[in-house]
Amino acid sequence: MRIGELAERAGTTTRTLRYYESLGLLPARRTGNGYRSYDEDDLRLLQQIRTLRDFGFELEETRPFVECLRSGHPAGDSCPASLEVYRRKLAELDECIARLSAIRERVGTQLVQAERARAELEAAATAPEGAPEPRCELTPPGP
Amino acid sequence: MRIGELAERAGTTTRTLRYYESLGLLPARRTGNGYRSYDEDDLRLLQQIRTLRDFGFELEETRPFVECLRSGHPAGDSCPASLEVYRRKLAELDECIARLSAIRERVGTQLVQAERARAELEAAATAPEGAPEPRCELTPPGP
DNA sequence: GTAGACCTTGACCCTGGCGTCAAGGCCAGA
DNA sequence: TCTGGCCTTGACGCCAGGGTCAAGGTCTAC
Repeated sequence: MRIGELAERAGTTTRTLRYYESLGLLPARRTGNGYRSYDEDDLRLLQQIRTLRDFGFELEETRPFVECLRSGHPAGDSCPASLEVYRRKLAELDECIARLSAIRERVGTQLVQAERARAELEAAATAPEGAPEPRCELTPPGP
Repeated sequence: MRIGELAERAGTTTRTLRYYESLGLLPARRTGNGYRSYDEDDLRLLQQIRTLRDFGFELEETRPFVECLRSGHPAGDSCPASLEVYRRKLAELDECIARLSAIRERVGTQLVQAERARAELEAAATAPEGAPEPRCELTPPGP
C-alpha cells in the first residue's frame, strides 16, 4: 500500500510517516516510480508507535518496541530493551506525578490563603471606613 | 540598578529580562545613555514571576500577578484575576495528575504482563527443547 | 589612552512533532 | 488531452523560554 492509505488506516498523516522515516523509525521500500510502499507489518509497527505515543512516550522511546516487533517477536514488549523502557517510564511517571502533586498542594494552599486575605479586606471595606487599602477590582461596597 | 545586577540578584540572566521586557511583562526605565534601570519594586515583580514559573505557570499566566503587585497590592495574589489563575491552574493540575495516573496504571499493567510472558518464554527455553520461538536477546540457556 | 567590564539591538539556534506550502512527477478516468 | 488526485523532496513555521553570537556604544580604572 502507499503512504496515503497507510496514514489513513493508522489514523495519522503522510507528513508524520515521512517524518518517522526520516528518523529511521519506519523505513519504507520504494516502487519503481519512487513511491513509498508499505505492507501489513508496517501497519503493525506504526500502530505500536502510535499507541506508545498516546501513552506519552517520545518517539525515540518507541524504537526498542519497533525493533523488537521487526525482529519477529509477537509483541513489541517481548524484548528486554522494551521492558527497560517501561520501567524507566514508570519511574518517570511516578516522579512527575509526585512533583505535580506537591505543586498542587502549594498552589491550593496559596489560593486558600489569598482568598482568606481578600475576605478580610472586603470585610474591612464594608465595615466602617478603615484605612483605605489599595484596591484592585474590589466589588464596590454594597448599597 | 542595571540589568546585570537585577539578573544576578534574581538568579536569572540578562537575556531573560530583555525577553520579559519584550513581552511587556517587566518594562524598564532608561537612563540617559540608554541603559535599562530597575528598582527594588522591579526585583519583587521579577521574583513573583520566577516563583510562579517554578510552579509551572506560563509567563502569560504570571501577568495578572505582576499587574496586581504593580497596582500597589501587597501580594501578587491579592486580586481576583490572580485567584482565577490559581483556580484554573488547580483544575489543570488535577486533570494532568489524573491523566498521568491512568497512564501509569496502564503502563504498569503492560510491564507486568510482558514480564510474565517473558518468564514463560524463558521457562520454555530452558525446558526440553520445545518449538524454538524467535529469540531476541534471551539469556543463553543455562549450563 | 586604553583595557576591560558593562551595556545596547538584532539575529539566528535549540527542543519535538509535526503542519503547511511550493514546485513538480506519475497515473487513472472522461 | 486534460483534469484531478495521488505522490515526491525541500524548506519554513510553530510553541516557550530563552542561549549564544556579532558588532558596536559607554563607563571606569589604571
